[in-house]
Amino acid sequence: MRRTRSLTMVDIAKHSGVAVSTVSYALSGKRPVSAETRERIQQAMEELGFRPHEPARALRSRFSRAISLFFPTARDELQIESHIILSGALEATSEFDYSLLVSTATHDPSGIVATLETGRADGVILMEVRMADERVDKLRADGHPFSLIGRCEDNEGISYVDFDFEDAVRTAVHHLYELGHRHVVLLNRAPSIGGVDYGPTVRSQAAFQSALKELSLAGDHLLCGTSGAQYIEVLRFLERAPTCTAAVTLSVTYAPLLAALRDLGRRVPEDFSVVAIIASQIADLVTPPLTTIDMPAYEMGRLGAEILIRRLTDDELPPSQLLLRGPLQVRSSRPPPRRSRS
Amino acid sequence: MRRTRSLTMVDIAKHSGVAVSTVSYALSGKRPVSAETRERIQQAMEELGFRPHEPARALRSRFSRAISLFFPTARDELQIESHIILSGALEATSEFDYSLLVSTATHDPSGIVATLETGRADGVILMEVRMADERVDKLRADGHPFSLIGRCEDNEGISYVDFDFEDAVRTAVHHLYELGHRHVVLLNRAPSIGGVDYGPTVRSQAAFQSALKELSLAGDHLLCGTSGAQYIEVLRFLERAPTCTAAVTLSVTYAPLLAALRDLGRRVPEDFSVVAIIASQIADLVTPPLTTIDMPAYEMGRLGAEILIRRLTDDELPPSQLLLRGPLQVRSSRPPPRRSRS
DNA sequence: CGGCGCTATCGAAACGTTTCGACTGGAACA
DNA sequence: TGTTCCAGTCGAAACGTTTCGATAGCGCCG
Repeated sequence: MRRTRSLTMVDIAKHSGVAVSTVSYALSGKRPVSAETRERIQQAMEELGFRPHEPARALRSRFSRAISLFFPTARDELQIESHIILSGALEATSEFDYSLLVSTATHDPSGIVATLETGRADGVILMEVRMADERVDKLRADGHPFSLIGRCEDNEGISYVDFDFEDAVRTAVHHLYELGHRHVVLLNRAPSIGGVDYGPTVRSQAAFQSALKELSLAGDHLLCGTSGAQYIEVLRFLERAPTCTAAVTLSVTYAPLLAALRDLGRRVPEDFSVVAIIASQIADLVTPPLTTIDMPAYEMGRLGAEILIRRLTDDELPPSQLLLRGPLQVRSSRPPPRRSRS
Repeated sequence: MRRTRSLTMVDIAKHSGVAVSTVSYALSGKRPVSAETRERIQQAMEELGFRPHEPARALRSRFSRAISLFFPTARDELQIESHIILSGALEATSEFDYSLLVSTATHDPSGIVATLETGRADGVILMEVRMADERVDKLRADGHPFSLIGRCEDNEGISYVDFDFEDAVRTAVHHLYELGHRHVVLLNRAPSIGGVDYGPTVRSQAAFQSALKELSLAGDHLLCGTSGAQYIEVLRFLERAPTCTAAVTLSVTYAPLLAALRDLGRRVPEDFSVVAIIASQIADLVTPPLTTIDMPAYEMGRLGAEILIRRLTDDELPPSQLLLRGPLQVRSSRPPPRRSRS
């Protein structure tokens, strides 16, 4: 079966009595082809079941019509948001009739540049972007097309989609303040994810500190992985800080928190309130239903791919910079328990 | 910058004073090249920063060195296992120095065949396989290389990696039986995922029924999505069946169950035991810690890609059929509460 | 010392597209 | 009636590899 030489445009051309170039033009529309001829060609293609050979196209035209998403892969720690972003990117990519290549993200830029320079992809999407990111510097310096899920400190000329973590944290803290909480903890992602300079971590912390100051609140900041052991740390903290009645959690850091609270016999939301900054698809799985600020991960993936592809197809297009916000959905946050103030 | 004509083997050949074909052979090793010449070529390549052009390679050699994973995409319902599987496949793919293309899974086979016939990928991985799956039939009929995450009814000549859901369900039910439970419910995935004929669903149900019979247990079978509304159904069931003290859950169906139990004031595990058949990465996020049977999703993805690529590189290799089992990890399952038997 | 079999190399022909320049025949214009 | 223009088509030259057949040089055997 498979060893039958596959059909080429030459076959289609012969079968419909035109030149190969005419077949090509009929397919691409880059030059006019009479309705009658196009019809004949189309019919021949369907009859014979022709599919243009992609590598040949790519070789000649210098465009692969593919983009590559550099994906942070980790065997054990689940980066759920990244996965949802990937789904979104996949949707957009296939809508634009592009292919999506997924590559393993590395810290250094050489693999990324290789993907571009070998002609495997026309552009790349980067995730887990740091405030200062050498991958970005390199791509920018070389003039390669790319877009970011996330953003750097300096985003001059760069296309990105990011979630406004600063706004989210501010909103969360204000919400808790208004409920009456006076001591709040921020569970931020550990540097094992994205590194020390990881944008969301840095920005969340800054926004947290400034909100505390503004509202004259007591607050603590915990860096927190999701591995089982990490929950001990949270537990210790809660024991040490009995006045702390609420938390803002980023991504899946809600998990060790809920585990620790349960082991301390503190109920959510009666004894402790949580605002989780997290994608809705994950929040839906959590019991009790948490108050959340929805991080629209799917949309971010969609847009990240879209703004990249648009720029690929239109040289003139200026970079898009999108900063998304998520709604606060109040579910199980409550005023703090009345304490015996004696 | 980017408009500088990129380097080709011709440049390398000139620069090191050999023929283009020699450069190619030095790179591929398909014919002997003297150590000295190879050295010179290598040096030239590094000096100039040469990267072979992938589409050209693919065009001439008829191999893209890419595989495509057909990924079931859904905006709202999170198919977490699929994502973990993808990660695993990515790891294996990059280890073998292949590229991973991700495409949106469709019910009909034409898109899959297109990916192969346009030369974008050398083989494909299919997920969410049904007992009778027309995609599989088509690929097999056409003699295309592929592997399955999952399996069909008839797997003659097919490479697959599957999880042994039958064993897992049997193990789970026996575990609960031994703890003393006498009425158990199986929360199976709704047909919105994978369709009516979805392998894991069908096999789990069959194994459940046979375990019930074997142990003379009362049992119920619920098809259960993860959307918020679905939890009502679970709640209704629990109210209707007060003697039911334990559940076996597949994938994320634990979520509506935990929510319903909480709203009924029934504690896990004191009042109700759960055995979740689920990937450990997800189980780690759940409070209370559930007794699980670990579905090794990452490993499945790894192996699925590996057995496909191995067959691609070695025509003689017979298909691999792997059926994985997961360990039972007892965490929060308990004997049923003593009921007033009056 | 003629011939054989290696190893290492070369040149040229693919692979299946896209794209460029050139060429038609007829419509539109003066 | 001649010129200009345009839609539609053709042929051929790329694109950057891989691969095939040929050959040069060399050691070795008989």
